[in-house]
Amino acid sequence: MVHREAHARRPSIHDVANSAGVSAATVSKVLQGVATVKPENVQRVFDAVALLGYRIDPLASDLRRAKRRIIGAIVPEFESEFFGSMITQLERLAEQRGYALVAASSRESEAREKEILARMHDWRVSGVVLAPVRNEHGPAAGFMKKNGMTGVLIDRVLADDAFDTVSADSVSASAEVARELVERGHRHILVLGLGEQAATVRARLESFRERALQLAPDTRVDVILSESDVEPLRSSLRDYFAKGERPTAVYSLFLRGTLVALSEFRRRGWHCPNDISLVGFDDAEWMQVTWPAIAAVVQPVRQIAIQAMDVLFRRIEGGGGPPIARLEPCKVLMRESVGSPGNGPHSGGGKRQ
Amino acid sequence: MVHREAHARRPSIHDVANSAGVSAATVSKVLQGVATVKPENVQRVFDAVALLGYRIDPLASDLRRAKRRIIGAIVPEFESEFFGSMITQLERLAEQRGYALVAASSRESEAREKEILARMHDWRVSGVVLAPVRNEHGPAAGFMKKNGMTGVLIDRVLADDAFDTVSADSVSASAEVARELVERGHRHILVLGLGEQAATVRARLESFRERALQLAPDTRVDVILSESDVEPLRSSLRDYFAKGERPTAVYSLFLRGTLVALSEFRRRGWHCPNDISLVGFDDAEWMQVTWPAIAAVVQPVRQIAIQAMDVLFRRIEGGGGPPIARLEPCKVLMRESVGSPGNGPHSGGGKRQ
DNA sequence: ATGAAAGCGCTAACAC
DNA sequence: GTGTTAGCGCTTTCAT
Repeated sequence: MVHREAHARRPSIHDVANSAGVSAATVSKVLQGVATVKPENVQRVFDAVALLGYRIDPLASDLRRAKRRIIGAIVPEFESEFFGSMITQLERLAEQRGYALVAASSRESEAREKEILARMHDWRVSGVVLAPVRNEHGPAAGFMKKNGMTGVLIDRVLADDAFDTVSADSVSASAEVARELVERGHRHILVLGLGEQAATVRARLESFRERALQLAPDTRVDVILSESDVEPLRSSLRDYFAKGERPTAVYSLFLRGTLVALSEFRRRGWHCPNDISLVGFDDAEWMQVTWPAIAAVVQPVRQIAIQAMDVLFRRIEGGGGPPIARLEPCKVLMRESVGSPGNGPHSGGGKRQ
Repeated sequence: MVHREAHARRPSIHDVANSAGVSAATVSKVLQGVATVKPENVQRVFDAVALLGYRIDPLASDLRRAKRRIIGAIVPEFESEFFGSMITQLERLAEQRGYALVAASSRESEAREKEILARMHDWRVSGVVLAPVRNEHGPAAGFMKKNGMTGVLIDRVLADDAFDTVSADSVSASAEVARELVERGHRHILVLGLGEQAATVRARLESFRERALQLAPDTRVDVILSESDVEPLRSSLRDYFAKGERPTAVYSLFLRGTLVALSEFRRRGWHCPNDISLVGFDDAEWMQVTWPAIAAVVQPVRQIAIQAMDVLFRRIEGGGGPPIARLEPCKVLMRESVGSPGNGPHSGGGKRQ
């Protein structure tokens, strides 16, 4: 019986070669599945591998091959369901192709985003899936281009002339939300957004407004945008309500906005949908179990991940052609937080509780 | 002007050496901060580095040093706020010490957990932070021990004789929840749990029951445990209520249980806290903004991460001694979902709406 | 069919 | 102080 001590050096390919009575080159061939090795030796190698518990060091292997089977993924935060499941999906897809996924959080900082990208470049990753903090024109994208990295931009991006992009079709979804609200009779709607993501948020907003006005020209669409943080949004919203504004519905263009809206409703004693209706962009597990359930636009996380990895690997394998811009359709789930204005027992807006 | 083409090979240490007119060894020394290099050459090296945009290949560097500055982190899922911020914290702490964090999700599978661990072993990570799917006795922990990996177990663990452990003091927290509920007059309380995590869940449960009975011996504590999945819990709970059981409070030992409880309350038209009180183990952002806000035990994520990394690096640097078992205190936040039985307008339990 | 030799990018010993 | 040499663990010519 051969017993390796727990802390002994891990067996290298040479240990296997010795044990099998062949050269390291032969071991390598067997392990790569090269067919030109005598069956007997193949057997001896496998036996030695099993005996020693040998496993290839993937990093050393990659070093020699001058190609690392690593995909980098960068997201603005790990804390949200959306990016959490995005990473889960990307990990799954990378592993399916024999790559490891290395994920990192930019923590909503463009500066950090670029640093992480530089680190991934240092690691010589084969490709990167980047969910930029702001949009496709940030310093990180510039870094990628300048250094000839191959990568795909997802989520907070529009079409780009330098990179493939994949994102949720939030523009169509926003139009659909507009239709749902207007059809229910809402004519005064407040839209909440975070301005930093500029183009994407603006696109959602315009799409929403356009459809609403098209269906009912007398619709009033108010907008509160906060530049970068969510707290200013909260105070703007508070001021807005304090002025006496009483929209019958709120559409929040991002998840935290939905939370802010909910908490401000609470603060004023308003209940959905009787006092006000609410729809949020981005779904979350809890939205279906609270009372009332919150209507939401569900992003196709899985589809985005699949398409992103698909195009990424095409590029990695040398596929050429102009950048692709994919848009994956969302689902709009009208839950109980949405009703018709004037139908609730509390409409007219007196405070409650 | 020297312009590198975007796709040119990245400069190696030899390119820098040539450009600076010194040897690769000298470049290495300068970059490692070895003081015994002539200032003039230091300057030449830095100039060459800047000129070529050179950066060390950390993986090649680690290969030679026979020590990879990589920490592995394994969590059961990326989708939750808890593990999401855990990873964020761990990443921050690892980077602080010049290590990269490589995170992976075991997707609640012990088999996969072990595979990931094997992969991290292949990568020769310096250490691992493992949040096991089930507990400290799983195959993954066995693998770590057998292979002499250095690691710390967190979250779903009790003290262990092979590894350092860090987790939330959910036992004390559960006793505190018991006190809060009993003091408010609750004498019939239902506890919801997931049995898979065995020891930890049992410990919370026992601690809760013990304190409740100690404070009020006539307290009735019902328990619904589901073995592994959350759906069976839902049906058990549904049956339980269908039988006519009417506890005045529910304590869920895990987040999804809280969601299940909420949705079953909704199904029956019960509202918190008037019809029933609810406390959940594990806090989430949305719990403060829904109406009513949900009472929760807040886990000290940050503290757990800090302590875990602290002890992990002590081991990595060769620190000996017996395994440490750290327990970090939780906060119990009694929000509006908790009231006193019999005080609400709807007590007595008629269905509503 | 196989192994010796070279080398991926880097660092550590050890001469000088 | 600095360069030469050797080698981390692996793969890949290229002779044989």
